[in-house]
Amino acid sequence: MRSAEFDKEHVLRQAMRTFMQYGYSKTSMQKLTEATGLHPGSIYCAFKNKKGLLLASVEQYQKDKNEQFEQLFAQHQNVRSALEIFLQDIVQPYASNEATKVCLLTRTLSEIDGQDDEVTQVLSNNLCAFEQALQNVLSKAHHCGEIGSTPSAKERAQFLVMGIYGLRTYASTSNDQQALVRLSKQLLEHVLQ
Amino acid sequence: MRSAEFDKEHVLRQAMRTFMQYGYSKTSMQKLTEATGLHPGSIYCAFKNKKGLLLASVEQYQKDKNEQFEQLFAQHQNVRSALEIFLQDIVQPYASNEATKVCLLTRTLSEIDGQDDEVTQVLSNNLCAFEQALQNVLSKAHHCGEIGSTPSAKERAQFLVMGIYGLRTYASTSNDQQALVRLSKQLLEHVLQ
DNA sequence: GTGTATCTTGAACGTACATTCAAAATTAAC
DNA sequence: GTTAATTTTGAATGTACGTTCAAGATACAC
Repeated sequence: MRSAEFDKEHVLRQAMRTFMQYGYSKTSMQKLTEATGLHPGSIYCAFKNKKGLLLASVEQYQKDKNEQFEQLFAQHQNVRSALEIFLQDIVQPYASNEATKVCLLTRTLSEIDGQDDEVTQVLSNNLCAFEQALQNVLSKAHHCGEIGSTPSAKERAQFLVMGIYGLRTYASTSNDQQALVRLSKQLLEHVLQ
Repeated sequence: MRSAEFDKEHVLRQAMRTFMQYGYSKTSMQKLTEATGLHPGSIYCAFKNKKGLLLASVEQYQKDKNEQFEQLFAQHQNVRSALEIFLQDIVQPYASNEATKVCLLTRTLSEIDGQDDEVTQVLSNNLCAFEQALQNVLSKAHHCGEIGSTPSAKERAQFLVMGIYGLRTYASTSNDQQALVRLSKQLLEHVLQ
């Protein structure tokens, strides 16, 4: 017997950071060995191959993001102020030069689209779950009397998700941080109106 | 003397279609030779290298899109009905299985981000010009009395561009064509309100 | 018709990549 | 301390890629 020596969560976080920074195909195994500190053989032993490491990273990513999400909305009484911070956290990184700007899910989906059904499916499911989480939150906001019944929580969630995708793409084309902040506020107003 | 034998516009349209379908790095020179009918040497003679062909394709893409845009807005008296068709044309392809779904500019920018300053600059400039074109149209709408003066044409254009980016990304994650149509209408109402 | 400049052809080259594997190192059990 | 099981190591492998180039084909000028 002998157990693995590396910290799996740490390895996956380093891997996801690398995938986010370079994209899937431009993330070479060499970059991954450097980022994770693991040798090729260890990666293949633990995750089967590069795609396996991506899928494991995606899983970890979703787990981390979910925890953040739950925590944020548990901390706030009203949905509006939680969503304000949520959107702010999305826009914020674009002011600095962090590698964590982009969303691993959408970035990878855009790159892989139509080339690998398994990965596409996993990413779609995760993004779908994200929309569902937002819908639940908006549903709660309705029951708390924060927002009306039309548009429905589902329709509001869809518009919000679309807006978030748009915000991220817009941010990658522009350095106008003020505009980003304005757009995110405008988006929130529209969704909660 | 001897002039080139291929139709440059046709070659570039085939190339851009391939880049859109597979993304830049997954578009091999072999795929490009098959798509364009040109041999490797001819491509390198005419466009220097793969990146040169991408840049030429982007230029052609922007030229084509611009002509469509000008024509569409010249055909309609009021801006609203032109924008309705414009958004419809964006959402439409996602119902079918066309390779022309995605935007060559945003797809390539997302993939190449931070890896090639020249390409990034060209793509950013083109996307900026796209926003400016929308701003001009919205400015015209204001002068024609279709919309008010606040938010400004610039702010409206930014929100619309964000929405279009979001629509495209959302479309790549969902098969709900009805939702897409609803989102595009909701977006337009918000922008023209 | 001849010459010449230019384009076309596609095989060949070097490189970078994902992956494999056998040997070495490490751990845990008894 | 010895053994057995598992992981770590990193060089080696095969493949796919972007690119080059020299030979051949073609069109124009005179």
